Amino acid sequence: MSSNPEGKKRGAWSKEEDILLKKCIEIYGEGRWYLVPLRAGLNRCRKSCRLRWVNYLSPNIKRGTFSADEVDLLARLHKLLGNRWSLIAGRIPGRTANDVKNFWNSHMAPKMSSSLKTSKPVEKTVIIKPKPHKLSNNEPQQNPQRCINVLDTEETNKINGVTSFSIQETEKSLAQDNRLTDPKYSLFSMDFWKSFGFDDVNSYV
DNA sequence: AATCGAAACAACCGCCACCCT
DNA sequence: CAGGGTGGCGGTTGTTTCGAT
Repeated sequence: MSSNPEGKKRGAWSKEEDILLKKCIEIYGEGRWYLVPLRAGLNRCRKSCRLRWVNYLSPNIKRGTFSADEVDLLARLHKLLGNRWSLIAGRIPGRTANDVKNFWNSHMAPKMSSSLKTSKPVEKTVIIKPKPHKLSNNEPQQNPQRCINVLDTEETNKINGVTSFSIQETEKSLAQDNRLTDPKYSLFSMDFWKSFGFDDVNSYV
């Protein structure tokens, strides 16, 4: 076990530390990470606390191996978004950016590189590179949902075929977009992708 | 049973964007 | 407008687990 120059503990988390952190989040909620070590009585830095919660303790996290559907979705999203792990994770329920990144690097990247060596050259694909937005809010800490990445204007326009879109309009359109809530438009369904104009979904894999 | 290498997972680091003063 | 503080991201490294020999 080691500590950093500020004397903060590093390395693997103990069960006791997990319990303290969990209780702290239950009481105060997510956010204000700089206060969490103090509130929880943990000798950890804010980043370590946040990471532990986001990647391991959060109740929304799905553990275990990726299903075939998830792998399929990951492949498509990576094709579209590149190494934007947080964006990709935001569209695979229950998976974190770290999960997705680790899975990609240990399972899929090796396959991709080996297939590149054996297969004929493929045409260059255009990767949409959105910049993550933190939606402006006076109390972002109290409403973590609002901190979820959304597609930025440029990306949204590409997908929707719209020429001009403000952030507010983007936010509004997402709220009204039934593709994000209608069961018909499951992330795993062809309808979902076709609704964004990706007619030949399989070609993106 | 012991050893070693590969795979999988967890955690850290550095950077950047945003917000507030 | 500038600067400091904070949150979040992607890349990388460290550690643990697993399987083969």
